[in-house]
Amino acid sequence: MTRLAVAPGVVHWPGYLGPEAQAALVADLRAVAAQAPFFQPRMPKTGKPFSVRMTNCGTLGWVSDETGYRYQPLHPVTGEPWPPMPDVLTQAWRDLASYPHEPEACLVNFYAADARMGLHQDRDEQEFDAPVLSLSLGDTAVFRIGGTQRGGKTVSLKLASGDALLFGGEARLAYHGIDRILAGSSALLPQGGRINLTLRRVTKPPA
DNA sequence: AAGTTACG
DNA sequence: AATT
Repeated sequence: MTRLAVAPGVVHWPGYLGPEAQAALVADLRAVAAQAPFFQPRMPKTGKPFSVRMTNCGTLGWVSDETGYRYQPLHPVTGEPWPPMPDVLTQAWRDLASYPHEPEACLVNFYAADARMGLHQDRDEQEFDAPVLSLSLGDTAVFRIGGTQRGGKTVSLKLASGDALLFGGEARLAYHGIDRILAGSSALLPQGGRINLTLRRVTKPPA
């Protein structure tokens, strides 16, 4: 398995999930989305919608609306608990994260061809000792990651279907985002687009 | 506050 | 730039 050191604290595994594992995971995610439909997050204060649609699985899910960013145990529209995390995701975390506690949240982001995600930090978790693990499915994304301050040097890399990316340690609070989606670059998702899964530990583990 | 544009 |  090829393991690329992108920057200190950032590791990229191209093709971490093979084609069969990707297809099985897509089937799992269809079941997740049937139980917890994709919703359109909105910006705090302004209510401006994101171009990315989201759902979650695991015990906690990340949501955003006029009130703010937060993790919560219930779907913001249905009021139901998030579906459990598929086993393959828990296994990927155990395999790659080098962190001795279970992940609590898996944010499922769907990027249509014209969706973007501006540079941001993942800082709504209580536990920054745990890394963030990202898995990509479907169309390739042009991903950008920099340092912990805006305006610093950044590096761009393509994340293709099946790739894993981990950022932790000194990169845990690195600014990162999605510049664009390369439409038509994968046939995994019949409707096209990209699904990104981000696994996180949210709470401090019990002492 | 993960929006936007601009910039890199 | 620019805000939790």
